[in-house]
Amino acid sequence: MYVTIPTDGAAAAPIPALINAKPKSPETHVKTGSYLYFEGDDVKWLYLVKSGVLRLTRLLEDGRRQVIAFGYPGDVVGFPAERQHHTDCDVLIDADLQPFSLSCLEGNCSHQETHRQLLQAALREISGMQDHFMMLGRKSAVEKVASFLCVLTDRVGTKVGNYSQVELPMTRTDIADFLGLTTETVCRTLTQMRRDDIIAIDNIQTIIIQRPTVLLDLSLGDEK
Amino acid sequence: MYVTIPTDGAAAAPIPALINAKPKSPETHVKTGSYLYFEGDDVKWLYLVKSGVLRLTRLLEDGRRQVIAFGYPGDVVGFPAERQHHTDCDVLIDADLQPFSLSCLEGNCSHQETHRQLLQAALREISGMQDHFMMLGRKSAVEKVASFLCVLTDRVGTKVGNYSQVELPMTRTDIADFLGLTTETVCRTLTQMRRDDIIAIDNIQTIIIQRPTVLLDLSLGDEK
DNA sequence: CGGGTTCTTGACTATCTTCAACGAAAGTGG
DNA sequence: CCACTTTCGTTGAAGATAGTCAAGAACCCG
Repeated sequence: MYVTIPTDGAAAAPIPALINAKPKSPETHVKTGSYLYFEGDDVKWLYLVKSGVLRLTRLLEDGRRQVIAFGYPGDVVGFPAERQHHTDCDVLIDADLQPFSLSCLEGNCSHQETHRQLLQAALREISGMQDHFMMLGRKSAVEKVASFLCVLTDRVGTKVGNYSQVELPMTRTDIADFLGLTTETVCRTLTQMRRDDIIAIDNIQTIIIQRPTVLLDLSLGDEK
Repeated sequence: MYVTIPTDGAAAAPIPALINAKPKSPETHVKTGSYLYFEGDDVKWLYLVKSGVLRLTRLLEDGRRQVIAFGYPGDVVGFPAERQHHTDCDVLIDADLQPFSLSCLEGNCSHQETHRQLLQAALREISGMQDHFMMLGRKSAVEKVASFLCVLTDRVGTKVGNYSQVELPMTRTDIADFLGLTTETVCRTLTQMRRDDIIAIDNIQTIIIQRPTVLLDLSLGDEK
């Protein structure tokens, strides 16, 4: 999942046709805290996330970290470069994964349609990352956090009465490392939104969107 | 071209095997200032850059701009999402391009090897963008500018006597919009590097790398 | 040569980070 | 089950980095 240019919520996440592809191997279940792969590992499989949440990270020697993406249902993770993984990937929420062999991405498998769908997933990945560039390079802290909440709500929010609600399975530090901010800035930004009654923080992991249009405006950088 | 984690210069840019692929259409020549495509255009072709420099940009309604990438020889530009372009692309330096039809990327062409190479190019793209995330999200202004110069020098620098030299066909504003900075910050950073005798600015477009190891250290965030 | 763009520099400011402290939550072991 | 430890989240104060605004210099192009 990347922070794409947010919409008014009308556009739901596209469900990849991949989900209908004939799998070549059985579904995998992975537990919170376990690692799927590490940077430098040889790529053997790509994974379509069917449920749960994954976290893709990259580390610098000095300890600085970037969360590259979160893997939500519908996302495909594990695209290789030079046949190797370039991020670590671990599990935030118990997940069901549909593995696809690397050779299938590369076209050396019998099921041609799956190959095509994996390619489409790679192209969606590129496009999503381009949007994310704009967010990392050009948006303010408020815009980043607001955009993040908008995208998450669109993808995995639930309606509760009049309000939308969204779960944050990742820590504040994860969000900060995803958006190019510090933990403190993410905290303060959420607090300010709470004070402005734009959101409510039910428990630490649960955000209620009280004024979605205001949040959307914030994400777009509309003044005040 | 993305700002990947810089190396000591030993690793040259990988020359894609694509360059040997049998083209299905003749080479195209494009002039400085012309546009290859705009955001929203239907994708008909991908282009392998054989010479020259392209610029890929994305605009926000309020005028903020992100330079998504520069297209240098060896790069492939024009990967679609939903069969549409998601950036504008124009020409900074007269370029020779090798077009490949969209259907070839999608596997509907006779030349299977070209299809494979285009897919590999897309995967390299994803990996390069992941590195760029780290740069946009977690690096300081000095580190960004130093990284940028390192990568450019590695890819297209020329040796002149004891020093490396690199041409900057893009404006300072382009560099700023690529790195998530302002023009002024890019300027000041270059000036400081010049004062520290790390680089020399021959003319506005030509940078001479006088102390490459210091520049590399700066790009990695080593203190002082 | 002249007008427009791009680059550079300075002064000032705002945003975000850093450092520090504390409370809440969650995990651990007796 | 409860004390203990550790991690995570929140808030404040102070500071640094990069942005904004403004002006002049350099460069480019017809």
